[in-house]
Amino acid sequence: MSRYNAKATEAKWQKVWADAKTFKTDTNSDKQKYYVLEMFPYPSGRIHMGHVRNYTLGDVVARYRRANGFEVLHPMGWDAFGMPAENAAMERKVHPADWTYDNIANMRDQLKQVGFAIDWDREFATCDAEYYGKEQQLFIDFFKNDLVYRKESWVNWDPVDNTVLANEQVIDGKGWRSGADVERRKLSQWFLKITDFADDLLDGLKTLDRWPDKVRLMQENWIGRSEGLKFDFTVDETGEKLPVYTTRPDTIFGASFCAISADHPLALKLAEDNAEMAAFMEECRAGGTTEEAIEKAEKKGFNTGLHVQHPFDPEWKLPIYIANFVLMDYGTGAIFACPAGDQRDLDFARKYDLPVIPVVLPEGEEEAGFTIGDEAYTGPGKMINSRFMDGMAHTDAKAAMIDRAESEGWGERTVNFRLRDWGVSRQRYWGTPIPFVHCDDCGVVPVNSEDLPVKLPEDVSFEKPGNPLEHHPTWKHTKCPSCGKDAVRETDTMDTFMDSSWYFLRFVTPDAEAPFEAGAVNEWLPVNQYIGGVEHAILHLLYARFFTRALNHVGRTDIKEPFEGLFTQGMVNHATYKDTNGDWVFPELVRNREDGTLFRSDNGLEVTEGRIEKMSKSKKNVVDPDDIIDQYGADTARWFVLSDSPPERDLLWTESGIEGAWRFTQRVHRMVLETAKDLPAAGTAVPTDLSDSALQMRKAVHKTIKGITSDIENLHFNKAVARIYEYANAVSAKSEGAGSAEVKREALETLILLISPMMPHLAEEMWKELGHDSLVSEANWPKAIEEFTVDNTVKMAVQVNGKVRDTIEVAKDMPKDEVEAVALASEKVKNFIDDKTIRKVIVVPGRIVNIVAN
RNA sequence: GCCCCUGUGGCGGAAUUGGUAGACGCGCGGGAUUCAAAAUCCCGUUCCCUUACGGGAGUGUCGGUUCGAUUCCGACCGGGGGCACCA
Repeated sequence: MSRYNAKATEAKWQKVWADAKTFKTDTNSDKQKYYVLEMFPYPSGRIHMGHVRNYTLGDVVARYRRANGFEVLHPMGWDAFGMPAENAAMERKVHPADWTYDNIANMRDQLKQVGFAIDWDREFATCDAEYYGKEQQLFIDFFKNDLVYRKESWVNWDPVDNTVLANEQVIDGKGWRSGADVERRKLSQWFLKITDFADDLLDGLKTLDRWPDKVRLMQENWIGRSEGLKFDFTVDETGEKLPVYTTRPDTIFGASFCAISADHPLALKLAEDNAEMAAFMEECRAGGTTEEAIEKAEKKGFNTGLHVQHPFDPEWKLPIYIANFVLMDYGTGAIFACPAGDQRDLDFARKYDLPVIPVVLPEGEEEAGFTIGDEAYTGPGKMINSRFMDGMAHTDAKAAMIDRAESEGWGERTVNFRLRDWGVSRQRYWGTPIPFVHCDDCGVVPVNSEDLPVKLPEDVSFEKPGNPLEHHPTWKHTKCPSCGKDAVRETDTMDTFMDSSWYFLRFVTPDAEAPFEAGAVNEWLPVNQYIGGVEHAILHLLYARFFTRALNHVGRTDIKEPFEGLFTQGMVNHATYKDTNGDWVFPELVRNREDGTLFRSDNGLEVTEGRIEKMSKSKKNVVDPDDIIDQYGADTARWFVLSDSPPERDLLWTESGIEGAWRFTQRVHRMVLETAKDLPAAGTAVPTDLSDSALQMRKAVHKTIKGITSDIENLHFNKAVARIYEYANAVSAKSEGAGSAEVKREALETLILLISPMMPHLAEEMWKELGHDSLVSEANWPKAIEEFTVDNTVKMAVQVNGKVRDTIEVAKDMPKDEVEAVALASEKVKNFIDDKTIRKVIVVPGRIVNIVAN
C-alpha cells in the first residue's frame, strides 16, 4: 500500500476548494451567521509557527461552524503600516510599499499552503489607499463629533536623527541608531477622546463573559477608575489655589508635605527664575515615563520653599516639593502626601526628613506604641490622630471626609481614571495621513470628503533623518479646503492601532463605497470568536472597543462591543541550542550522537541544549513552517499545533512531537485504505441488531461524537486530539458478527468527519476513498445518538477511610442503599474494615462510596 | 515597585470543577514481523518495598477546611506575563 503523499494531496484539494469557492461567504445569507476572526498579521515577510497556531485555531472553529450549518465569515487581511517597513527602507533602500506588498505576496502564498477555510476575496491591506481613505473619513467624522482634539504632548526626541522615537527605540536613554541622549520635547499632537468612554468601557467588560478573566482584569486595571476627593490647597505665600486629587482623603491628618509634578504649571513658573529647580525638573523628565520606571526610581524632590495651608488648620503649613513620582497626566498633577499610608511618600519623607504621622491603626495594634518603620501601612484599620474621624474604620472615614468637604463646600467627590486620551499622532511616513490642513486664516481644517483619500506620496526619500512627509518638496503644500488660500497639510500620520480598530468591520463589506455598510455590519457583528495573542490584551482590544463605541456614537453602527468571544492563545516555544563558540544554532542543524550528546551537522561543533524559550530569530530556536509543510504536510503541522498543549498555554515544539503527529496522519490513511474495500456501500444504514463487539464500537462512535463536539465548542482542541487518538484505537479494535461491517463504516466515516476541521486535506482524500463524491468540507457535522452514549452500568470506587480499596460495577440507577450493600459485601473492603466499627457510609451515585470506620 | 497567571511521572499534558490522580501523546524497556533495516503491530512504563499476591508514599513546600483536596482557604518557595510610540 502506498504511503499518503501529503504534499500532492494537499495541493490538489486546495485547488478544488479555490475553484469551487467553497469558503466564499454570502454576506446576505439567510442562514445563522458566525464571524470567526484571528488577529490579522503584520506582513513581516514570512509566517512563523505562531501564525500557524493562531490561524489553525480559528480555522477549526470556522470549519466546525460551517459543518453545523452556519454561514461563516472567516476573512484575512494585513496590518500593513508600521515602523519595520521604514526601517527596511532605511537599511536596504527599498520603498516601504514595495517591501510591504512583497511580504504580503509571500505570506499569502504561505498561508494558502496551510489550507485555511478563508474567503480570500475579502482580503485587503491597511496600507491600501482604498482602506486608509475610509479611515480618514472616520477620523473626520470623529472630529466633527468632538472626539478628536489637539494638544501639546511630550515625545522622545532624538536630536541627532531629528526624529521622534518610540519607547522601544530608546535604549538606556539613548537613541537606538544615533546613540544620542534622548530629549523630551513637546509637540502639538492629535488625540482621541477615549476618556469620554472610560466608564462605559469599564462597564462593558462585565458583559464580555466569553473573554478571559485575565484580559478583562488587565483592561480594568488599565482604565484604573478611582473615587476620591478633589480640593484646593491655598498656597500660603501667594494665596494661589493648588488643586489636588486624593483617593485617601481619610489620611489628611497624616499629611506632611505636598508634591507637584515637574510638568505642573506652578513648577514651570517657579523654574523660570530658578536654574537649579529647572535642572531638577529636566532630570525628572529625562527619567523613564513608564510606570515601572517611575515606581522603581529613587524618590527625589526639590523643595520649592512654598507652603500650603492644611484645609483644617490654616496655621498648619505643608511644604511644597516638586517630586519625580508625580505625574502631570494623572489627577491634577499635585498631591498631598501621607507618608504613613503610602510607600512612595514614606520613602520621600525619610529622605527629606519630613514628619510621619500614623493615621490608620491596623487591627491588633495598640495606638500607644504604634509607629511606622520602613514600611507604610496601606491596609485597613481604625483612624487615629485624625480629630473627628478618630475611631472610624478607614473606609468610613474616607466617605465621611468627602461628605464633609462637599457640605462645607471646599471639595468635591471626584471619579478619576488612570486611562489617558489616545495620542494618535506619529511623525512618520508609513501610516495613514491625518486628513487635515493648516491654514493661517481658518486654522486646522478637515480635508473635504470628496478629496479623500489623502494619499501618501510615493516619491519619498529616507536619506534625510526625520519625517519624509515633512521634507517632501511638494506634498504638503495645498489649498485650504475652507477658504482656498495656500495652506499646509498635516504631516503626522496615524498610530497603526487606528488601522486595526475597525478592520473587522471592513471585512463584512470589503467593497463598500462607505467605510462599511451599517446594515450588514449590524447583522454580522460582534465577532463571535476573536482569536489572537495575549500581547494585545490591552491596547489593541481596548482601542477597538473604544472605536466601536465611537462609531456607534457618531451614528454609523448599532453595536457597542466588537468582540463577543475572545480567545488568547499561547506562544510557540522551542529549546535553544548553543555551540562551543557560543553561537546560537538552528534546531535543524542539531544532531544526536549515540551517547546522547549533540553536535552541529554543518561543522561538527559540540552543541549544548539550553532553556526552552519563545521561538525567536535572535536565538535561532525557530522552525520554519515551510520546511515542516514540505516535509510532513500542512495537516500534520495543524494536527501538532492543536495537540499536546491547551491552546491558551504555550506550546512546546519538538521534533518527536511533529513526528508523532505525522505517524497519525499515516495511520488514518492506512486505516481507511486497508478497510475501505471491505465496507458496505456509502449510505448503508446500520442495522438495529448488533453483536456485542459491534455495539461496543457503535457506543465508542457516539460517545466520541459527543465528546469531540463539546471539546471543540469549548476550544479544548488538545482534549479533542487525545480523544481522537483513543477513538482511533477503538475503531482499530476487532469487531465481528451482526452489523459489524456497517458499524465499521459508520466508525470510519465519523473519524474522518471529526478530524476534518483539523486535518481538512487528509479528511477530503479519505472521504473520497470511502466512496463519497461530495466534499467533506460541505458535509454536516455528525450527530451523537443519545442512546449509544450512555451505559447501563457504572464503575464505582469503594473507599475505606478515603483510600480506594475496591471497585464495583453496579446498575446506573441502583438506589443508594443497594449500592452501599454491594460495597459492604466486597471481600477486599471487609478486610480493611476488619474489626473496626463503621461510623458512616457516604454514597455519591455514579461516583464513589466512602466507608468511614475506626 | 504594583498587578496578574502558573507549578501534576523522564517530557507535553488529562482528571466530568470536591469523588478511583497520571487519560492521550512523546520518550524509554521488552516482544512480534524482517536475511537485516525502515515502517508497522503487541505488552510494560509515577516512585519505593515484594519473585508474585499485595502494601506504602505521592499533584512545588508547610499548615487548614472536609467522610474525601490536583481542585477550596492561609503562608512560603520556584517559573512566567503586563505596566501607555513594537505590533
